[in-house]
Amino acid sequence: MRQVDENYSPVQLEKDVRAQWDKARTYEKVKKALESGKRYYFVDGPPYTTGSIHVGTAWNKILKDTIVRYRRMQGLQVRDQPGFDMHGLPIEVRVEQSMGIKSKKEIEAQGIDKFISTCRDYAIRFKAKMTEEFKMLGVWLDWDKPYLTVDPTYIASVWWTLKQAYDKQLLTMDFRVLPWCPRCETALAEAEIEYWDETDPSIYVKFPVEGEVNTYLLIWTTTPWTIPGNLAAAVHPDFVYAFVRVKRGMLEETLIVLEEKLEDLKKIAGIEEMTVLDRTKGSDLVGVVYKHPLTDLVPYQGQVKGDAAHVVLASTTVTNESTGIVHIAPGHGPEDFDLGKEYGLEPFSPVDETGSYTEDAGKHYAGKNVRDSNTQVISDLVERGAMFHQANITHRYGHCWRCHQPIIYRITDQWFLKVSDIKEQLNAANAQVKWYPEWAGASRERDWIANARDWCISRQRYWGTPLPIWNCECGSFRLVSSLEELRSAKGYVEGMDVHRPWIDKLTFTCEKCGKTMTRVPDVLDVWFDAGVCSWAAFGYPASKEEFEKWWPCQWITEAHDQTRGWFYSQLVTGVVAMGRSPYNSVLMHGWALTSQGAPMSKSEGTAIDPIHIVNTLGADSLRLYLLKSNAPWEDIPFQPEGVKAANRTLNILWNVYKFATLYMSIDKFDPATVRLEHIAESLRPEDRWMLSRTETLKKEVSEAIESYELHKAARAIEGFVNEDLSRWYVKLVRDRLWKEGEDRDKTAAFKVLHEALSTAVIVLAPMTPHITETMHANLNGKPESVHMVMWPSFDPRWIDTKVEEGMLMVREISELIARIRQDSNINLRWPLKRIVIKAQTQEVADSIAILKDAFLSQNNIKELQFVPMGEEWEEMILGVVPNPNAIGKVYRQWSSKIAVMLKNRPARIIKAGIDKGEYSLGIEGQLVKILPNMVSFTSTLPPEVMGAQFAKGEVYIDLEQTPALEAEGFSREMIRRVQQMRKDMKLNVEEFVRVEIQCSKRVEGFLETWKDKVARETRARVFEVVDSVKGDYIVEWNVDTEALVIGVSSMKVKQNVDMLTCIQGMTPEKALKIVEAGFSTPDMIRNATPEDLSLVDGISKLDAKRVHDHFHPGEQAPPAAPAPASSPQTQPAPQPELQQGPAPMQAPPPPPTPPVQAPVPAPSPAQEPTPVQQTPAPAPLQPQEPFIETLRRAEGITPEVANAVYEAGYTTPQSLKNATVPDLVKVRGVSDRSATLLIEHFMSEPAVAAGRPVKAEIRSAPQVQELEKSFSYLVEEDKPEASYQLFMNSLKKGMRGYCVTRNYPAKIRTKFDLGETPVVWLSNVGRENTIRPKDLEKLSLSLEQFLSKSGGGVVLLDGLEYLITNNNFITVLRLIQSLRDQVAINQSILLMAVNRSTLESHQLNLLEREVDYTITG
RNA sequence: GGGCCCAUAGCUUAGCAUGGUUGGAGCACCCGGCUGAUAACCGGGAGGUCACCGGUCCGAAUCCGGUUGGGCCCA
Repeated sequence: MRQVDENYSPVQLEKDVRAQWDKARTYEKVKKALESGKRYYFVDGPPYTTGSIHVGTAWNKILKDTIVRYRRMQGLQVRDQPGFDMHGLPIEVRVEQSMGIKSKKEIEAQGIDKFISTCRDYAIRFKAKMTEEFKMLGVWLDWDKPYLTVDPTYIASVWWTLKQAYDKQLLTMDFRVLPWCPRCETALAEAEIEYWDETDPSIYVKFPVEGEVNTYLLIWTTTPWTIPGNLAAAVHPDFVYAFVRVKRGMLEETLIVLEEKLEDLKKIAGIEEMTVLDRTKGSDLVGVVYKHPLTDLVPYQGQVKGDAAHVVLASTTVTNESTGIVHIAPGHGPEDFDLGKEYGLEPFSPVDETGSYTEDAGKHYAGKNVRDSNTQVISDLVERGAMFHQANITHRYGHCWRCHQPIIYRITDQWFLKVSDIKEQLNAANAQVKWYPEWAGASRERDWIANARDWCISRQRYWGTPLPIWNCECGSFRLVSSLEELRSAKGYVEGMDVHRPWIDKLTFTCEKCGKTMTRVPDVLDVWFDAGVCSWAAFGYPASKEEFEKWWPCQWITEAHDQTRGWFYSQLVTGVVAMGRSPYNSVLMHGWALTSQGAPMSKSEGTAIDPIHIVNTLGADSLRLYLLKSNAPWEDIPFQPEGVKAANRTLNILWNVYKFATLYMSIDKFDPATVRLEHIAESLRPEDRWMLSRTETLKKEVSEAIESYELHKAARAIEGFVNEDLSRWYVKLVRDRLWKEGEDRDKTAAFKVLHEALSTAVIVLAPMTPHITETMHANLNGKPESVHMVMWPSFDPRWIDTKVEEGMLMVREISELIARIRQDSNINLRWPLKRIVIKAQTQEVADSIAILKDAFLSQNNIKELQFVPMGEEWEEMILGVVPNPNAIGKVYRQWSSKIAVMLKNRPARIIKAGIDKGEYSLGIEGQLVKILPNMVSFTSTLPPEVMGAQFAKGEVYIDLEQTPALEAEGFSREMIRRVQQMRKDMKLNVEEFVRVEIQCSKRVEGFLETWKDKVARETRARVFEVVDSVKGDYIVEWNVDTEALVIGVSSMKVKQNVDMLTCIQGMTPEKALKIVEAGFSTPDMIRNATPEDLSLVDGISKLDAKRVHDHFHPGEQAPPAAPAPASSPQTQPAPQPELQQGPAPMQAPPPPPTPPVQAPVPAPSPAQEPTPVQQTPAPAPLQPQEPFIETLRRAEGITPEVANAVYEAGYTTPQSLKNATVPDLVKVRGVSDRSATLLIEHFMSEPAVAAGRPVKAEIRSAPQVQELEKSFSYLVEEDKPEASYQLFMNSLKKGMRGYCVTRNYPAKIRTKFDLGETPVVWLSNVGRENTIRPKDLEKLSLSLEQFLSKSGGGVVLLDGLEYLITNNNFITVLRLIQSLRDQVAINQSILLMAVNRSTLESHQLNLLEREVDYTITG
């Protein structure tokens, strides 16, 4: 096992893992290993190949990948072929745009072949792009062999399916009224229509009734352009209609209208007077004849024949909306068409493919676009006095899913799949499918099927599966169902592309009449393509073997919009061709919405790019976030913050792993050699707890995944890693792992830790495949990949509910103790005397008692006691409170004396008496009986004891400090200080040190008992109390009122041992012996003679010779006389084999940067015999205070922050004066606030060094030198320098300026010579002229004030990212919009500096959109 | 307008099938602590009319009815 030094860097890690997978062909190996496993057919719903993937597509594939990986770990042989949907209108539209084509005519003019080739190229290009993106998510599908809907074998399967439908009389050609896109010039299926609000005319038209005077049917429509096609009117036979006399101004007329809507109509149309003349049922109106109002413009209306023409008809589809009388245009509405058919009306449809009126509509309208003609029709109606009322209405209207144009309805001949004939079979098939969640199938899909209409599968387009239908003048059809059959066509060329236009040239000879049959030029609806993939992927039935092996499919998953899409199309084709559903189970997942809960949209800039996330936080974080954040079937409002949180969880897992491998690798722990069963008796209760939790985890995760509750699985793992492993178990075992040498107790801890960690890794592997792969490789290494590990089944033998319950209470009580410690100001290093627990039940006490040792050590408490069941804690201080009323009543004059006596006697004794019934005391020779009603008792905690309650009892914590406890606490404080110093010195964990301490007699006394322990814990080989401290690194500490000086020196043992163990035969033990015998520097070892070395205990002559020869290769004999040990001239050049070793000879550890230079006398060089000593030579006579101290004294700066800043290289006041807030925030541990405070602190100090900064720093002249008034500019640069220069340029021209900055204002002012220009500081430090970043209102107000003053000026807004992190982005954007507008009005200039790397790309896009110019600095 | 789903702290959410002490977490915020896992961790604080209205019940975040808002699907 390798020790892990690196931090979790997901992007690099994931790249490496994927490269390793590629190199080792891991995916192929996993599949190979499962070849004999039970088959599991998974079908990938093919994404459409246009554009890049978005978060929703990513989520979809992540769900698939997670389940597929899980199934593989269960030993299943999974078929995982991905697919791509590559035909269809979306690509045609894109290609039209790229070729500058606007209509079908132009496509044909340029050549269909060219168009199709371009479509194919486009689809293939995006297939490749999307494949790469899916791979970056870590998705393992069979990317080398995807199924493509454009492959000839796939197309042939589609044809075969159509033939099945044809043979079953489910495929027909028919005239019908259909949704039609005038732009794309094709019919649309229901599934291809998108609805949104559109404002249309809402008109009430009067149809004059024949044979009556001034009497009209009042019809209502929102599509005036359909009036020229009107052939009838319809009423509901059961509704009640009124003949009503209506007066408006001078006009009086009689209308026929739905009675219940009269009042509404009165309001809407401004009717003054209304008299109902008669009422009648709709059925009585049937047969009423009216006169078409546009007969003079539309000749057809004068010629139309038939009994039903211009007649009122009855229809139950009429609703009680509006007037209750519907105008019927059989060529323009599906219901109209049906009604017309019923009554024998011609389906008059005077509209062509492009949505223009034909000659049939009359010269007046011919050639005009119908939707554009609405106003024309309206004015024509008005002119003819047929308009009763007109208004507008906003309602949901259908649009073409691709080009977003409003659709129209028109009549065409199309091919249909007669779904309405097989609804029952569909429902039956659907009932066999297992849906997750259950309601997705039982309600949603079922409802959709119930409302299904016949499916129009033909499209009058080019890029699609060609309809395999040839027809003949004689009316006969031929359906081709295979490539083989196509070969017999006239004109067939072997290997030809079977798409249009090439296939259009093929002909057959009609078997009936012998004439030539030509192909129906339509192509197929793309939804049909996708619907057959479960067998078309195999090329079935041309090749049958694979199909028979796998079909039907076990599981699919797609988003809820596929209810009408792929879930449905598969069901239909499955029932038609196979008589059943192609899939057995479905997981319906949700959509990834914006954080505001709206669908993401690329055009609105709200789409989030998953690849960007993969490249910043990593695919694993994205995967974990998407899987854990919600149930799969619910929508996810995507929060970038959430991905960061997931990243943090993985980081914690990584840290546990780092921790575990650190100790395991040092001890060369090999998990494979230790079996849990064999160490059972060495397990501590906490180990059993951890194992129990581990088994429970396996169980929970398996159950959750089985029911596709992936969020529950992910959360269970997250909780396990965070709570149980990281926050608790690691804490519990840390001390045990730190022991040296063989130790059963340590081995047990290693094994359990390894078991828990490995289990977490394994169960997490399907969700986050990269990090788990890396960790598994190091933790176990076998099998080769974590994705080959068999999914663990849980072992109930290790589940111990009692210890789990006990641990829950131990943790609860530990939190109480931590709180009491905090309140009492006693940190964990100081031991407490004891804790007393009063448990509610014996079981509670017992389960805590099991964990006694862990509990006490964890809380640093010496003793645990339990209060016996049913008793009070005996040390509670009982108090007696006399009841003067009761006593006085009986004993009158004695009562006050009695009270005093009661208070002075031991309460315990009084209570014992009272408990028995009475207590007697003697007073003036009399025996006085005290009865229960005369006293009450109080119970208080002893001094120095704190009490608290937990769920199942109470605890009492004794805080009394004794000298022994103090000594121990002090020693712990000392350990911690030395450890801190070791860390500051960046010493290796295993390195030995020498420690010297200067302290008071009292502390020296403490150390007598604890010296060994402190030395052991800090790996001090020498530990001495001295009068004057020496060392590599010396620090003065204040601990609990005691001052002590500690000096630490590295023994460099580790370095030397490492160097020696490179030599053959040198074990670490032998090497250590040599070093400890006094050969304590590299030079001394190099220059030692074999004789010297062989004197060391345990070193043989051979060993000695090897060591010597190692450093003196090629020499026959050792030199006669050793050179002076430390002479630099004798140092040999590094030898080649040394350089190959694990860097033992490389540069010694960097000299520690002493945070504190202790106030000890400077040692003279002569007293420093070894080069080990590295205390910097102190020079000045009047020693200046070290800068670190100055740093630490800065207001509001913690020592940690000071240290961090110092170590980051800010070692002089000047360096801090030059620093900016963003600079400092980069330093680890420095918050925004600390950075601001530091800068402020040092700006206010007088300048020390010369050199006023620094105009030369301004580099890279911006592209735009002249800023124009009334314009807004966004300057994108890493550091806001170009923006300041532009700002100054404007100032020089005499403009007034206003600067908002995140930098310290005084600094900005001097740096850029701003003079009197007001500078506002964006800061949370409340000072004059500061605005808090959250206070956008104040900022906006002050800027408004400035801008509104006469003449305006130039505003520099630097620190946009700071505002954005502190506020909702949209709010900041609004502010910017308003500023931009004001700038435009006031002839001012707005300059905004922004660092690209700090913003999300869509945020930047939105910002760029708001300004007039973007300048790249 | 109809079907399905959803609504709990500033944000993300647990609890809801089986109603019952003060509705849990995480993130963010503020205060404090820890320091050989340390860009980690721990403790504390503040923050909730459980969307709204009504009903059932001794008792409703939870059950029932309605309203509003959001998502998907349809008309």
